Amino acid sequence: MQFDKTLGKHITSLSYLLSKQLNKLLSERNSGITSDQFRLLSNLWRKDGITQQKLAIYIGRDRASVTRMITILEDIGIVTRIANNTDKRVNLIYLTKKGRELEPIAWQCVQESLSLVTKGFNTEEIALFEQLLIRASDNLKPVVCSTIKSKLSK
Amino acid sequence: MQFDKTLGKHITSLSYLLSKQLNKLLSERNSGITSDQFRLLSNLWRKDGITQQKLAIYIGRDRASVTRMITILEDIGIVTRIANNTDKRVNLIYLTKKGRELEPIAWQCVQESLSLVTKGFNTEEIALFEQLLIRASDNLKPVVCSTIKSKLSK
DNA sequence: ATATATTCGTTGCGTATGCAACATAATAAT
DNA sequence: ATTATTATGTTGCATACGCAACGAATATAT
Repeated sequence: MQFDKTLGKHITSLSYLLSKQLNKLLSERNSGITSDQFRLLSNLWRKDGITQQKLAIYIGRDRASVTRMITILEDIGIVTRIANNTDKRVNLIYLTKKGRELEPIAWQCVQESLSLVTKGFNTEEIALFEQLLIRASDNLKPVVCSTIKSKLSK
Repeated sequence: MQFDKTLGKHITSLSYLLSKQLNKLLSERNSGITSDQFRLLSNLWRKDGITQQKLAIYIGRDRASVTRMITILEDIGIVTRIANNTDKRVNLIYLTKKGRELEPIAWQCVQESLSLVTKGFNTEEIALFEQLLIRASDNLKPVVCSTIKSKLSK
């Protein structure tokens, strides 16, 4: 059996190459952020002032990961942790000026990377590809996320 | 703009969920290995006694990553580094008995994970999905790997 | 033959991630 | 009201990865 010829290999490779390509662009344009940090920030650009727990759910990682990412982003002056009076357990995460200014540059890198991915694809192929990816993800979500749920409620 | 609605998000999510699902199975069946280690081992099961450099190319990671993974796999008794007389720079990596015995268990986990991914897909859809993934990867490979090449030959 | 370049594996530093264990705070149960 | 449960963020330990720098070994150039 050869893993090279499985669907799993192709999925893994594509995702890996995409993040590497995006990291390359983000670095070349001196954005100062990584592709993973982009994933987190994209939620804050839409709406900031949210808790780390919510961010964790949005990006599909655990709270510990968000803690560490926010610490880094805070150190480089992109976000700030603001304590909350009504619920003293949580931090609300806000973008700084610098963090807000990053949005167009980062999005430009993402758009270019995605254009490269779909080079030579026609509109229907892109739509089809997207549907197949979503269906595949939806097949996995219940199984993988059941673990998370049971853990949260344990 | 919302990253959630981009192709990039769907690619990243699927790959992430797949590796998480595979890790879950590999752990439940007490394989003792991770999905990343599987990726490396799948090459050795096909043919062992190869150099770390070759393994790095096969799995698409750098030499440093392979060094670290092999160290771990050696510690848990799955592979061994054997010095080479004809070229004293290299280590040849061989599977141990334990490493060889792992193959069927690990493959079973991979097959089950992949079945789950394509649940509800007909044969044509699977083939199409595979083709789209390959085309997308092929779009990125030259760009991403050119960096590696120029770095290797620097 | 000797100097230069290249290859291979390793290590340091930084980032990303999971899981488990904790402390603190808020909520539910009694 | 007090106790038990749950939620939130943090930290420790383990794995994975890139890049850069390094030493040792090999190959190439002159």
